[in-house]
Amino acid sequence: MRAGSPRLLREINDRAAIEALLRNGPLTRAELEGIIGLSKPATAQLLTRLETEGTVLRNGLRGGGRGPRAQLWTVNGALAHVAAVDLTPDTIDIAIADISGTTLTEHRAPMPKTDVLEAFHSAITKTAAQAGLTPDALHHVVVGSPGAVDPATGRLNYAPHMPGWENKNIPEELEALLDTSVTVENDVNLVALEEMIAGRAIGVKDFVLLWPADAVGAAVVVNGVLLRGATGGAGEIDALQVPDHAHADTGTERTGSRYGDLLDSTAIARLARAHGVSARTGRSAVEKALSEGPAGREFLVDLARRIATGVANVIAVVDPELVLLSGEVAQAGGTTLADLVAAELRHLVVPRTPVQLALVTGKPVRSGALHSALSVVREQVFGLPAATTEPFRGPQRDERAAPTSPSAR
Amino acid sequence: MRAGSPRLLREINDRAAIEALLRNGPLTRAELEGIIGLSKPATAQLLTRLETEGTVLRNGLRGGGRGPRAQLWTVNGALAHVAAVDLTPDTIDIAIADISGTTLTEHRAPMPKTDVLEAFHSAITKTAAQAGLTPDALHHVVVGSPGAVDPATGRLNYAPHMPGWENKNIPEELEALLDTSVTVENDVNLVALEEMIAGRAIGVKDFVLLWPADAVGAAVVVNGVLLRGATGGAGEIDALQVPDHAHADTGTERTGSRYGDLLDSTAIARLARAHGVSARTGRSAVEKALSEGPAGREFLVDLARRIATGVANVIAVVDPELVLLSGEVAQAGGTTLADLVAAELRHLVVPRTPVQLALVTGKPVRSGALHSALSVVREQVFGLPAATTEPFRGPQRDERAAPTSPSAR
DNA sequence: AAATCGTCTGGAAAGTTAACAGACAGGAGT
DNA sequence: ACTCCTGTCTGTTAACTTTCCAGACGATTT
Repeated sequence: MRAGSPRLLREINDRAAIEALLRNGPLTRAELEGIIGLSKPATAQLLTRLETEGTVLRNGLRGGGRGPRAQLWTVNGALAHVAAVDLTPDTIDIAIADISGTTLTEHRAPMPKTDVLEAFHSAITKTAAQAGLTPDALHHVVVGSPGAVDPATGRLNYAPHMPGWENKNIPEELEALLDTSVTVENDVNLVALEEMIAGRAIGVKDFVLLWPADAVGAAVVVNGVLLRGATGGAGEIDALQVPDHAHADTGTERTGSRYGDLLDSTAIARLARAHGVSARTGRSAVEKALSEGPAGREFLVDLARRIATGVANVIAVVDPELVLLSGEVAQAGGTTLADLVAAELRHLVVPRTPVQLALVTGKPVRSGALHSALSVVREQVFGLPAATTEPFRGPQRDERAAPTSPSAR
Repeated sequence: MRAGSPRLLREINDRAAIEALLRNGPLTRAELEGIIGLSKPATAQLLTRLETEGTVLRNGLRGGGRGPRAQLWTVNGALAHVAAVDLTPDTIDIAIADISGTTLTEHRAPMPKTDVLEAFHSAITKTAAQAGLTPDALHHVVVGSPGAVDPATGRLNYAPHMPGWENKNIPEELEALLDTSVTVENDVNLVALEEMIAGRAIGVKDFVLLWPADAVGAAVVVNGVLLRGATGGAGEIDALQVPDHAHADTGTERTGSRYGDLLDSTAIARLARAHGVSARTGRSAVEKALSEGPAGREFLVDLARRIATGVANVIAVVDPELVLLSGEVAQAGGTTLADLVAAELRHLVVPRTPVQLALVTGKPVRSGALHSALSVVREQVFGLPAATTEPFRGPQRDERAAPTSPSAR
């Protein structure tokens, strides 16, 4: 820790003001006073200074009450722009926002089987053009993708579904392509981020989000911060060796199978058939089972047993407050499946960790990427701490501090 | 984030000065200037103010160079005292230190089978008396113990070896007994803390310490902070369901055994016998195997296979930078065993996490408890952040900033 | 008339730069 | 070998800067 002169105070107070403006939308000076705790003259001076710097803008007036109309202030969004990309083997989905968090444009394109880089580049360029920008004018780009980038080598591991991306320093290639700074982040991690900001994990400091799919992934949040791991591989539980606890025999190696092999679509469909539920995909198997009856129920219990073995391992290691299930199979299973998993867990581990469904709606990967990019840029531009414990939650008019006693500290 | 007046600046600077004095032992004013970055008059004024408050003390003079002898300053140790307790089923080991970190007294007593609380109380009272204190004059006590306290209920879980402690709010009982604040911390966690401060994990932000023993425990450190878990159960991998990958058959349930059952002393001895190495305890089996030859080698490889399966699970979830092995079996196995575990891991997980032996010497649990207690008290008394990223490392004369240009910032 | 907005004035708290008096070590001069 | 000077370091004091706060004042709107 280092000491500081009055200059440090100014930096602290500027940051506090900018954070308050970002979080609570346009504010009058009096409201800002109430939030950051400065006096009237100090706040006024701060705002005029930030205005001449170009950091904040006047943004209309607020009338209604007694007295003159109050000036509203916002952060100058044009200071920096970010792009968020959801990259799947099928499509590429892009959004561009300014530093204030307002989305400017969106764009969606199919992913070709060849020349992924070229498609990526042209899609970004197109989207940027819609916002009146060139790609290099973007201050940061976050790409959500399956797999995980090893921060040391830049290689994308755990991503067999991304052909042609092996043995390359992916972030470096993308940075060279766009002439901007680029981060590649695991898609499940971004979903977890979004759940933390706007989903079921608001205010939860330690949780795990499980995504059973053709590549089982998990995101681990510890102390409100995403755990990425030394090689980016935290939560990559697809390769976990677990026994198959399902009662029905589907010919799996009982002494220990890859967790992912027990939960991919065909394995789930096979398990369903062993219970007399015929379906072609995991999702339809679960949907059918829910509508059927006792036989379907038996299948769901067995599926919950499989899911629970992996979750039990994770709980034994990190003991989270909450386990969230996401992905189409889990969503199809609904609270019924979540409750079954929770019940199975009680046989396997000591903590009675609640299991819930994720509250993902819309495009969680892309929104998560957007929030991640905003966090990076706000740190760069404003010096705001990147991993804010209280994440940005968008404008919250109702929650702002009452400006009753502006001088109270 | 909130803004602040000049008063905030003073708090920040005071904390910086106190932290520097705690970390770097007695300092002259000029040295302190160099560390915290204040000017000469401000530092001098700060010190005299802290002196009249009773926070710091004059501590001799430093001569030798040109000019007058410089005044040395230290934190006033008498401001607060802490106790650290290593509580095992056999013995109770106590140390008392003041807030500056200097140990005042030590005491060791056998643990009776009955009336554990009474024994605890009298041992603490005795030790405190040696330091001229009464138990309630201790500002905080940290007890290192097997098992983990659930912060919600106060119950000690995962500790079958502590008879009579079930279904009680242990910290509450101990606090009532001593009339002080008491924390009960998992012993392996404290060992990990000590490794982070003075062992092999210095500067390592993310690591896992595995303690194979009759109750296998692990400590998980994420971002330089011990992970305790929502119910205190993080790292309690004894109950992990893992397949037994050992080649020799010892009659274990191949479809999944408790990890702990594969690694307790008798299980290890049994595995050794299956390889023709006869020994009564796990430790002696490993020692014998190391001195023997090919047969011993085969046993060690099989043991490493068993250890690696659990470690692989942990790596898949948190992907640490480093895995440390500790405990008497691991210590007996030495780097040979650590290397074998690392080799086995490469078959099981993607990250090539290094596996090393812990560097524990002396009394790691008790020292860890002491550092933990100091951290708590320093937060209470000085407002220093509890989880300092850079932990206290004791006096470091050589590392102090050169006071060449005191005004440079 | 009452409340509220924005601005202005004077003052308090914290730190910085600069200068000064005194103390000590080491080398130059006798 | 002794004395004395010089350079460096310690600690203090004084004047100035930066930042914020409390209170007052006119203007504006209901």
